[in-house]
Amino acid sequence: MSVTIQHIAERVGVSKQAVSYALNNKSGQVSPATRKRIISTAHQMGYRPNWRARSFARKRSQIVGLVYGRPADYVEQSDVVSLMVERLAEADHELLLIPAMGPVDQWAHKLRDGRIDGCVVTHPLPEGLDTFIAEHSVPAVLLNLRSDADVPQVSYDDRRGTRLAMDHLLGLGHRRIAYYCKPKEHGLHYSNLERQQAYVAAMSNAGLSAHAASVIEEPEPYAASFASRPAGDRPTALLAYNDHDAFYLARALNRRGCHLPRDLSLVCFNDGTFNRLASPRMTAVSMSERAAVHYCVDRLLGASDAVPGPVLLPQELKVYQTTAPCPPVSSG
Amino acid sequence: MSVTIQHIAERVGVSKQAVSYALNNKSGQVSPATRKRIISTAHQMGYRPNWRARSFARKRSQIVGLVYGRPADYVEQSDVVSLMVERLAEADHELLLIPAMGPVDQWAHKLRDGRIDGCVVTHPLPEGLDTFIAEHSVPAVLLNLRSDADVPQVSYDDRRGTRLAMDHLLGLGHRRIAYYCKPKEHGLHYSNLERQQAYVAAMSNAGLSAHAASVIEEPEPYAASFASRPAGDRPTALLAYNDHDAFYLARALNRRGCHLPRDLSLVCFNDGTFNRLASPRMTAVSMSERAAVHYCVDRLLGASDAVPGPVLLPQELKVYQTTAPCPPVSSG
DNA sequence: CTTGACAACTTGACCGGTTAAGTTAAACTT
DNA sequence: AAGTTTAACTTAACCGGTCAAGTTGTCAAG
Repeated sequence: MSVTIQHIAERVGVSKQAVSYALNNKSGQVSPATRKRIISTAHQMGYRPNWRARSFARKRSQIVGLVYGRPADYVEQSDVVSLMVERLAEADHELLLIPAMGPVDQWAHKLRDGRIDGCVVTHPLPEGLDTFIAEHSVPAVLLNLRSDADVPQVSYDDRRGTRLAMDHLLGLGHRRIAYYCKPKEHGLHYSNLERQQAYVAAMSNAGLSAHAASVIEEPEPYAASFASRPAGDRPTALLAYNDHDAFYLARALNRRGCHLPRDLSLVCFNDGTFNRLASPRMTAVSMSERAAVHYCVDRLLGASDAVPGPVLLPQELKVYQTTAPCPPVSSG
Repeated sequence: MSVTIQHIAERVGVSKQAVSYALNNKSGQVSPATRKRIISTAHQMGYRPNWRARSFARKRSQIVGLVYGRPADYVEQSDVVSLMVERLAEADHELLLIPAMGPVDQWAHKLRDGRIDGCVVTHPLPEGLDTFIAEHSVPAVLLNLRSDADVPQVSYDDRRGTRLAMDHLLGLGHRRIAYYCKPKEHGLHYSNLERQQAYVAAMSNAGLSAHAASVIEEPEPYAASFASRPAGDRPTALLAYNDHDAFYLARALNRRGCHLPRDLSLVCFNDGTFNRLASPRMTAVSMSERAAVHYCVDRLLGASDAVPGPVLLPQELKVYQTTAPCPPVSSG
C-alpha cells in the first residue's frame, strides 16, 4: 500500500521510532545528519503520515465540530461556517458538520468518542445538550446561545443593539414602531426576549407605548393586513427579529405594492450574506460574527487565556436603504 | 478514562474479541446468551466505541470531504452542503469541509491520508486536482465540473437549460436579449461556455443576432450605461450567468430607478437560497442540486451500480417575478 | 466407540503511529 | 583512570479496536 515509517526505517537502516522522532522534530533525539537522511528519504518515497494512525496514537483528531440544528439550518449558518473554516485552517484544523437530528442521547456521543477535539454549538440549541456537555466535560463553546449550565458561551449584547436600532428609528421621527418576529420559531431564544424587552423599554423611554401588533405570526397575513390599512393606522417602522423573516416580509409587502422605505422603514437583526445581495439592502443590526467565531475557535484550541464567564459581544447598526425619515402625514 | 471493550470483557468474564464480535453482531460467533450479557453490560457501563481506534482498525473513517475553493466560497455552496449532510446522515457518515487553499500539492494529500473515505469536489476546481485524483485513485466525484481526467463527474445540461430560458424570453416577445456574466471570474467554467454558446445558437435560430453587449465586466458600470440609454437602445431582456451576479446587477439597476421586470426582464441560472428570499424573486433556470448531490454521495458510498461516464442532469425553468412580456414600444 | 462437524469461544497478530524506558559509546569530569 | 553525563539511538509497550487462525466441548453420524 502506501509508505509507512517502517518502510522509511528499513530503507535508511534505523528503527521506525528514529524515523518518528526525526519527522516530528523532537530535538536532541536524532543527530542532524540522520534526520536529514530520514527526511530526504521520506520525501523521496512520497511518505504521508497515516492520518488515522496518527490521530489514534496522539489521541487528537485535529478536527473541530460544528453542531447545529437540522441540515437545512446550516444554510443560515453559512457565514459562521465559512469563518470557522478559515480560522481553523490557520491552526491546521478542519471542520466537521454535525447536524443535531433527533434526541440528544441518540447522537451526542459523537462529541465524546474522539472524532472531534472540540465543538462549537450554535443556534438552535438541542434540548439537553448544554447539560450533556457540562456533565461529560466535552470541550465546547456555545455560540450565540445562553445556558445556565457550566459551559463556555459567547453571545451578543442584544439590548445595546436594540437601543441603537431604536435610537435610529426614533431619530428619524418614527413613533409607531412595531417589533416583528415569529414567536413559534424564535420565542425561546434569548435574543428574542432581550430584543423584545429592550424594544419595549426604548418605547417607554421615548414616552411611547409598544405597538399593539408587536408579535406577528406569518409574513403573508401581516403584509395583507398592513397593505389594507390606511397609512395613519399602521406602523411607520418595524424592528424585525432577524434578516430571514424580514426578507420574507419585505417580499410579501412588495407584492402588495408596499415598498421599503417609502411605506415602511425596516430594521432587522443580522447583516449577513443575504443582505449583501439584497435590494434594497436592509438597514441592520450587525453582529461581529468574525469576533465570535474567533473567540470560539481560539478558546477550543488555545484553552489558556480564556475568559471564564459568558462573553458578550457588541453589535453595530448599519444604516442602508430600508430606513427613511417618518413621512410627516402619518406621524404623531 | 472511558470504557473500552477490555473493561467490558473483564466484567463479563470473556475475551475482548468476544465483546467485539457481540457488539458487531457477527452472527454465529457468540451465543445469544453471552451476547445479551455483553450488550447489557456494555450499555450499563456506558460504553461508546472509540471512534479513532475503530476507524484505525477498520481503515474507514465514515467521513466524506467536500472540497471547494476558499472558505468564503462556501457560502455559495451552502445548499450543496446542506443536501450532502442530509444524505450522508442517512448513511451514518459525516461531512468534513476541505477548503482548497494554495497549490494542490500543498493540501491534496489530505484526500489520501485516511481522514476521509472519499470526497466531492465542487466549483471552483483547483488547478491540477482532477489529475491528482486520477493518478492517486482518490475516491472522488466532481460536482458541477467537467474534466478530461478519468474521474467520475456530474454536471448539468446547460444547453438545454439555456434553450428553456431563451424560449421563455422569446415567447414573451423579447428580441433584444443579452447574455450577462463576468468573464474574468466565470470565463473558464464549462457552464459559462455552454450557456453562452447555447444563447448564441438560440438567437440565431430565432433569426436574431447576439446582442452586442453580451459580456459585461461589472454590474455598476453596466447598470449606469443601461439606465442612461433610451429604452429603444438597450436590451429588453437579460440572461444572467448566475444568481449572484444577477442580484448585484438588479440592485445596481434598482438604485438607478430601473425596476424588474418593468424595465428589463431577467432570467438567471441557479434557484438557490438567495432567490428563495429575494424580492422580486427571479425567474431562474433551476438545477436539481438534490439529484446531483445524491448521485455523488451514492456513488462514493455505494460504488457498485455507478454509471461509468460523466453524468448530465437536466435543468428546469422556474418562472417567477422578473420576466414579463416585452413592452410593445421598444420591441422589434 | 470413533470421527467429523459445528458452535462458542480464546489466542495472537495487526493497523501505523507515539512515547517511555532502556542501551551503548563517546565526551566530559575530577 | 574511574565515574558521570549525554547524544543518539533501539527495544518494548501502548492506543482500542478488528480479524484470521486456533482451541475447546458437544452433538450427530457412521
